[in-house]
Amino acid sequence: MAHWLMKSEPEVYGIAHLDAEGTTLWDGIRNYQARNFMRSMVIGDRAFFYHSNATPPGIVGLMEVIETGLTDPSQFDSGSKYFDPKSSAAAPRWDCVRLRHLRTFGRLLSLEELREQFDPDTLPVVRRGNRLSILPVEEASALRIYALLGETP
DNA sequence: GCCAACGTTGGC
DNA sequence: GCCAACGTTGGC
Repeated sequence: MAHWLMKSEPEVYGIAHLDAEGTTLWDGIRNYQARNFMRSMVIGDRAFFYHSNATPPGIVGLMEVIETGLTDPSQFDSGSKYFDPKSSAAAPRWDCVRLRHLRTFGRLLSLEELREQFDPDTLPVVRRGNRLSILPVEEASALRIYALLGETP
């Protein structure tokens, strides 16, 4: 069981939305590196929900991967901002996973605090200028994140 | 294949 | 609003 970190802007889709819905399709990923991370996800993996473009930005909750290898439907939707004219049903470029809400943490673990605790080699999200919306989290780092939050893994 | 221009993400 | 980082695009 691996850990990941997945970013979303709270005003667009935050942990409260996921909590209300229970599960969600993590669609709209249009970066090959992030897509490839999603492709390596396995059912049962966990992902920290990270609020980006927030004040302050940080980790707010925990999700579980419940379905993998799904085709991202928004790539075919000409009305969507995620429409990709180079994509076809025969050769889709983008896929996604389904996630389930596991926990909303009692507090936000801010990027500032993460920067105090980790360097970019052990937790890439703290790297200045980092833009990747999906990142792997090493097991040791994941355990430390739980500990900092006073949560049980 | 190189590389400059451009676009996007996201912190501050 | 600015800027760092960096992926993508297109001319050559």
